This record gives sequence, structure tokens and C-alpha cells, in this order.
Amino acid sequence: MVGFMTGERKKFTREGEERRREALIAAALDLIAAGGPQAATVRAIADRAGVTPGLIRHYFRSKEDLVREAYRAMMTAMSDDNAAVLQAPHPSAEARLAAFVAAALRPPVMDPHRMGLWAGFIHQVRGDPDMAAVHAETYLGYRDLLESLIAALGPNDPARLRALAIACNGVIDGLWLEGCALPDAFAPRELETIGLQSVGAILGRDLLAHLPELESD
Amino acid sequence: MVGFMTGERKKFTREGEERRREALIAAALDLIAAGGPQAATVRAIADRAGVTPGLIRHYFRSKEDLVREAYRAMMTAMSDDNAAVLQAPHPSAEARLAAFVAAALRPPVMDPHRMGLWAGFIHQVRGDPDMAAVHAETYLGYRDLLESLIAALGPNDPARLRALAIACNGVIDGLWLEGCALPDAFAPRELETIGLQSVGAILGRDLLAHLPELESD
DNA sequence: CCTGCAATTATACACTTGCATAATTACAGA
DNA sequence: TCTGTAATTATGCAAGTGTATAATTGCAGG
Repeated sequence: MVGFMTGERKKFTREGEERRREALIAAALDLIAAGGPQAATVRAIADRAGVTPGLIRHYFRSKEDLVREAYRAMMTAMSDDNAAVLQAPHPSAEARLAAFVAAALRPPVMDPHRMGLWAGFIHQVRGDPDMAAVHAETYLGYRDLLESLIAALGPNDPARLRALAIACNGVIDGLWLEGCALPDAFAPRELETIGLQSVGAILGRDLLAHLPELESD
Repeated sequence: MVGFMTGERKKFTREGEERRREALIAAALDLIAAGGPQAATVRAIADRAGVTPGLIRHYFRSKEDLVREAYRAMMTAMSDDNAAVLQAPHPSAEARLAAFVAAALRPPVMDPHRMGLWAGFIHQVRGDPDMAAVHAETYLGYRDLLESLIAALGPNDPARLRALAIACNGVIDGLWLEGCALPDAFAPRELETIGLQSVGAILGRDLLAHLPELESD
């Protein structure tokens, strides 16, 4: 009869270190995305990962450490999603660029969840030099990739190339932001089309004509 | 002898309700901008405003109420700063639009402090319907204003006008974001120039030629 | 079936948070 | 100068925070 209706010790199974760390990071990211950093308490994270709070400190030096690793995981995931579309073959440089731009303005890259994450981390990135380094690195990597795609369109002097990359990056970021912030304010492919038109206008190319996937929906 | 070297009661002066409320709101905004919502505790806000924590609940129903009003104050301030440049006379519709775009990519509108604020509020806006309403209202107001400036350039059908406004808004937002996030990554007027070129490219106008203030620095 | 150990849970603690309430005090008006 | 009162401060509290540490227990190897 002992233990009936009383707080019995929780049953658990031993998992590999890798899986536990990933589960805790994923839980932290979900919570930050949904409710900001303040929602990601050790207890909430542990709850969502299906463990008890103490385990966090068994796998991470501190909660701050967990958040740091979560940030790194998010940034690499975004980079990978962005660049994934470039692995497919494309008939021309224009088509490559068009596919890249369109991918940024469509799920899973354009996603309110992602924007919540991004915004939630901003202040912590400010304070932590390690996180700031990850941020700068990822941002510049993205812009460099974009610049190389633009360079493939044709010859351009470096200064102009840099300005074009910044401008296109700005367009993509801005539309991404709008789409994430007000997902219901736009028609399904509206932002994608606007993005291609705008980047195309900046570069003097008709990118819309080079996107092969527009008939899929 | 009573009270010597002991915690004496704080001296204070009575201020008008208006000024106290403004001071508390300003303090909350500063703290959120610098360190995110988690930094804006009642004690920190009161400290920064030069009062004791209890006073917050004398002027606001709850901390949540104070944050709500702070958000409203921020949004109207941003709108006002944006639109202020339009009060001056401009020789042409192009010049008006150019001045508007440039103003958005220059202090005080483009300011890391402001971006910190904006990001800090995102999650709270999600949860609170009142704040969400303020947000949508302000955003759409800004875009409508932009659309009217574009419409003044010449005749356009409504659908195209809407798309142009969204695109230009996206460019401005994106460049604003980049400038705020990495203030040292760009030359002084670089983003301003890129913004004018890009918006100009989208609209098919040379806006850069219509900005009168470029010789000021 | 043991037995040891590391993974996991449970408990406790010092600190912070927002809020309620009581005690003061500045200041306008008599 | 006195007095009332509203603005302001001081104190206390319950809930929540991250962290340290002790108590369990799943599970691999004999």
C-alpha cells in the first residue's frame, strides 16, 4: 500500500548523452520561440524534454551554457536550410539565385517560429561575446554566399558587388521579417514573387522567369 | 541619535502624475532596449526612474499595464519620427519619397537601441491582443503612408501599388535591421544610399538624385 | 542473481520577482 | 502655522528562479 496516491519517484530510462543533449536543446529552442527567453526556465525546459530539472546541470555547466549551445544549433540549422536549395542542379546562374531567394521567403525558412527564436536571442547575443561571434560569422557567411550568386550573373567590380549583396540581403531579410510577423497579411506566394521582382529590379534581371517551381501550387 | 548611519527614509518630491508616468515608461523602455524584457523588473524600472518600486503600482494597475503603455509609446514615437521628415516642403514627389526612405535608414530611426526594443516586445505582442492591435495598426499605417508616397509618383493600378509598397517596405525594414544589428559593418551613408538605389530600382526612378542633403557630411 | 556505477530524480537553499499593505511625509489650502 | 490628504516609501509575502547536493535506480558486466 505504500506509495498509493503519494508522490512516487519518477520512472526513467537511461538515454545516450547525445540524445539527451539534443532533446534539452530542442526544448529550450521551442520555449524561447514561443514565449521568449523568460519562458525558458530550467523547469520548463526539463518538463518539455521529459526529464527533471537536475539533469540539465548534469549535461550542461549552467543554464547559460545550454542557451549558448541552443543558439549555435539554431544558427547552423538556418544556414543549412538556406543553402540546401543550392544542392539541386539549376539551369543557369539566374535560376540558382531565383531559387535561393524564393527559398528564403517560404517555409521552413520563413516561419513565425523562427522569427520568435531570432528575436528572443538578440539581447543575449549582445552580452555574450561567444554568441556574438557565432552571429557575425553566420551573417557574413550568408551575405558572402549571396554575393557569390550575384557574381555568377556576370562581371561586376567588387564595390558594386558588395553594395548589391547588401541590398539584396536587405530585401530578403525585410520581406522575411514581414512574412513572419504578419503571416496572414499576404497571399500564399505573394512575398516570394515580390522578393524575386525586387531583387531582379535591383540586379536588372528578370528572376521571376527563372523560377521553375511556380506551377506546383 | 536615532537614524544616524542607519537606513533613513528616502527624501522625495511630489511630481505631477504626467511626469511620473512618463519617467516610468521611459525607464522601462530603456531597460527593455538594453537587456530585454527580463531586465525590466519593477525594481530596476523604479531605480532608473528615481523612485521606489511601490510607486509603479500607484500609477499603473500592474507591471503588465506599464509595459503595455510603454509599447504604445514606443510605436507612436517611431511613427512620428518616421513621418516628421514629411512636414518639410519638398520640390517633388520623388524628393518626398527619397527623404522618407533616407530618414528611415539614419538615426534616430535607425538605432540599435530601437531594434533592441522592437525585438524585446515581439513575444509580449504575441500574447496580448491589445498590443497586437497596436502593432498591426502602426504597421499598416506606415505601409499606407509609403503607398501614398509611391502613388504620388504617377498613376498605378491598386494591385501593383500594393505590391510596390510591400516591396519597398521590405527593403527599408531589411536595411534598417542590418544597420541596427551591425552598426559598424557599413560606411556612414552606405545603407542610406543602397536603400535609395534599391527602392529606386523597384520603382524605376532615380531617387538618389532627388535627395538634397547628401552634401551635409 | 548480484554488484557497482553513472544517469536520473528529489530535496533544499539563497535569491529574485511582482504584488499587497501599512507607515510616512511633502505640500496645498485654511 | 496647522492640518488633511494624496503621493511616496518601507516592509512583508508567496511564488518562481538557478543551483548545489544527497538520495535513488536503471542497467551493463561479472
